[in-house]
Amino acid sequence: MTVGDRRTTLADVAAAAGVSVALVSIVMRDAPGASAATRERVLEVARRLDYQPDSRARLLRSGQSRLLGVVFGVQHPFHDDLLTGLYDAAERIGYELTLSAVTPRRDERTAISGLLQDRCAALVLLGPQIPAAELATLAGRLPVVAMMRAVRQRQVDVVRTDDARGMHLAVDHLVALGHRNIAHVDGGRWLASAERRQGYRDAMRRHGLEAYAKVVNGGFGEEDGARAARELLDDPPTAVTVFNDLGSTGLLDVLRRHGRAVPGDISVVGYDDSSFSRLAHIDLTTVAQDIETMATLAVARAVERIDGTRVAHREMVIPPRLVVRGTTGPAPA
Amino acid sequence: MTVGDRRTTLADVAAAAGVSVALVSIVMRDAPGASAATRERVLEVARRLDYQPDSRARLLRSGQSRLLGVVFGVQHPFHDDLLTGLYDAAERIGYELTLSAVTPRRDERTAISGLLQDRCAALVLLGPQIPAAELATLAGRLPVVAMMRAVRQRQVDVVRTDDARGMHLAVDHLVALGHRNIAHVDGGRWLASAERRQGYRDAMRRHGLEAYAKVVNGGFGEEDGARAARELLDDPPTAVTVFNDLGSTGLLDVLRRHGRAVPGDISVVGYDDSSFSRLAHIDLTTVAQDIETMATLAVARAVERIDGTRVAHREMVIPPRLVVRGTTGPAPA
DNA sequence: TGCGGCAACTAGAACGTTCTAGAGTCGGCC
DNA sequence: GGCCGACTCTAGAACGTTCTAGTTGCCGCA
Repeated sequence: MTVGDRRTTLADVAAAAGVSVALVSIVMRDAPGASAATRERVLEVARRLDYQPDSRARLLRSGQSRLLGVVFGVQHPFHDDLLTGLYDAAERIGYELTLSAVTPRRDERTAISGLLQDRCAALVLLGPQIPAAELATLAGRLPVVAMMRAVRQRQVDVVRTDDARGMHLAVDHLVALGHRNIAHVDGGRWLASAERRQGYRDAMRRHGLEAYAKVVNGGFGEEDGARAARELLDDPPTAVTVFNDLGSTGLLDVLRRHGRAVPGDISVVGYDDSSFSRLAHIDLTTVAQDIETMATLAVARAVERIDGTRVAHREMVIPPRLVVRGTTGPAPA
Repeated sequence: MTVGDRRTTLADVAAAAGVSVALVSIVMRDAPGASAATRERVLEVARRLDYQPDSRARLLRSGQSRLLGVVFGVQHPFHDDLLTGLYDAAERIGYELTLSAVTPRRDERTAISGLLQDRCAALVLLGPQIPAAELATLAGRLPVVAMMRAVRQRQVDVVRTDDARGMHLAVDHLVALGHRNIAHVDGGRWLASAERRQGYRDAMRRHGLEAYAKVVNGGFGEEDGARAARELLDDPPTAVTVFNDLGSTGLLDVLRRHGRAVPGDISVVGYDDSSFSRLAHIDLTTVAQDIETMATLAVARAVERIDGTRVAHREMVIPPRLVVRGTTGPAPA
């Protein structure tokens, strides 16, 4: 009740149960070395005193912390889904997660340094923006897994989506619907932009449509998509693939305001399967990353590194899948 | 480089600098008791050895952890915004934040228990769903601040939005546009639902429109809004206030699919100012909670409790504001 | 000369765990 | 009867900090 009153410790439980501190520790950890009878009794006392282990002391002593640090971005709805997957994977394997967020006013370096002080055993970074060299240095200190970003340095493990393949899926889908004049709005200087753009180009070539290939400058945000849409309206294609869902919504809005029917006149494919893309209102056909698999692999990889079997660097590239919704349809005759 | 190599500790720095561990500690904490010269020298060595303080050991020893535990929900885009504000507020006041997420498969109790083990000094819960009695018990162990939820128990501090007032703003806005036949789609069993519903009723009465007051069963999700819309189409009002933004989008979609123009035929007001409500495509008029103020107050309150001045229980109710966008317009003639 | 006081520094005990090493106790087997 | 092994349990040292209570050395002042 009083704010100042100390928390109950192993020593308190030990005293109340009339045994040694070490024994209580054994019982709490579910380690061998205690009789069933005492085990029962100690647990009872612990429950009565409302004992909660002190993870700081625990980790401090036992050296290896079963603790994974995760850096995520608050403005990324997609990261929330990933967190869910990471929690699942970590729990299955007996690890804890500790989170550190990147916000508009809290940068990645700050987020990472917080985790370092918490002495987590490894870092999982969601779409890190810091230079690859910096990632490499970091990886010299503890295992680092980068998600959704390609990193060449061999110290850093990578789990990401096969973005080229994602664009192939999108283009294949559109071609199957009879489209030939398919444009692409790219992500500008954003990280995965180059690979998606290249994937689009390859896909077009594979279908013998390089003559129609057309890339418009875009970006990360909704307004970037809107700008690209205005540019496209001069000589509109029958279909557009967009760097991400956010850009797609901007594009969709401008198209519709200019009287173009979607998908009647123009079909649109986004990227990410963001939660809002599922809204009935937007109902966007989009490329979905396999969140569950990615999360599982990232955690597994981090743990392998922690366990110290000197594993080879590996980049894990996960195939995405296409989610067909209401913004794509047959090409106009 | 090798995975197993220990991290550098105070002792390492002390040895390298030729001083005692205690002195290095003093320097690192920026505490008085070291000459400028040694201070400089020690810092230099620390930097060279890439020393990072071990927050676990630090907190373990110094008892009071300047650490606030925050429980948030991943499926709530609104919580992300709040996190941003909380980080800002905590940093201003010299506290750290440690996050624990509630996911579809990780419940609130698990999230909270994780934070308890981390021995944070206080808990900030975003829209907690657990029973009030449980919150009260928890508050017996450490300061607890509940956000966006009314709690009667006096041990628990509360920071929330004046939801009744939010509904007044919405109704006032619609009435000023000439609407009289204004319906409300509520949040079903969701927490803040009752207060918003009551706020709507009061506002209607205040305008002498109780004859038009009509509450339709809704819920938290998009499909709940869609269902409510279908129900409303039998005898459509000229305006609707909805429990939250998600429900609004479902409602909007059904209305438009049935050929109703928004805001031409029907105006719609949401609640939350979710990030997607700002999308040009949705462009929803909505009630925005004052995130920055709420975050600042929550952190301040937690710290007051920690600092132990036995403060009186206080419920802080923050006025929201109306964000007028494109889904509201003059009532049809 | 002696002493008080201050600034700079240090030794060693905490904090709450886990872990290693060993001390009892008991039953069984030669 | 003595010894071994298995099973319980315990004492005490870690872990990397912070904090308390010093110990120096030096200056100024009576």
